[in-house]
Amino acid sequence: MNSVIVNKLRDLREAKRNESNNPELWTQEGLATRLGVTRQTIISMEKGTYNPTLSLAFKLANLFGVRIEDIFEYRDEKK
Amino acid sequence: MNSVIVNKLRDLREAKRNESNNPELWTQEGLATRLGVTRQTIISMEKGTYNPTLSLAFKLANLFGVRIEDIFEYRDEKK
DNA sequence: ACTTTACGTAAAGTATACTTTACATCATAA
DNA sequence: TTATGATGTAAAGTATACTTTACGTAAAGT
Repeated sequence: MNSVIVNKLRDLREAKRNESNNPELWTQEGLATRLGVTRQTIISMEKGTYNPTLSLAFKLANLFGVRIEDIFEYRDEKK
Repeated sequence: MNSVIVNKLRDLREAKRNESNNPELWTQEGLATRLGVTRQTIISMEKGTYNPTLSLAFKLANLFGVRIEDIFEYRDEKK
C-alpha cells in the first residue's frame, strides 16, 4: 500500500480496437473473454490504480504483444 | 487456474546470499523486511507455484536487479 | 548445556483480486 | 420507435494473496 501500479490499458485497448479489422476482439467483453476474466475485472483495471495478479499481467502482455512494463508502471511511494 | 507461475526465487536468493558481504540481507527474513511482506510470504513463494501481485513482482525484480521474467515464468496450460 | 540464527509448518484471520447478477445510459441503426 | 452493442455502476459473494501467532528443528558458536 506504499506503492501503486498505474496502467495504460484503456489507451492500448482503444488503439487496438481502432486498428483491428476485428474490433469486437478489443471490446471490454472481448478482452475479458480471451483473458479468462470478467468484464468487471477489465473495468476495474481501466478505472485506475489496480494491482492485478502476475498471471493476469502476463496474459495481458501476451495478448497485446508487448512487455509488462509497457502496460504497467510501478510507482514507489517510499517514505 | 489454467495457467501457472513458476519462479527461481530460492536459487536467486541463495546466490545473492553467498555472493553478498551482507548475507543477512538475503535471508528469508531480510528479504521479507525489505519487500514489506512477511517471512511467510517468502516461504510460500519459494515453496512452488505461487501467483503474487504485480507490485510484489516488481519489488522483487528491483531488489534482485533483474527483470520480472528473469524471476517468474508464465506457463500457459491451454486447453 | 544454552543461545542464536535461519528455515519449516500449521492454523486462523484480514485484505483484496476477481466473480456474479442486475440494471442504467448512450450511440447507432433497422 | 425499437433494438442492439458497448460502456458504466452498484452490491454481495468467493477465492486467494498475504498476515499473525506460535511452535519445531538443526546447525554453529559460547
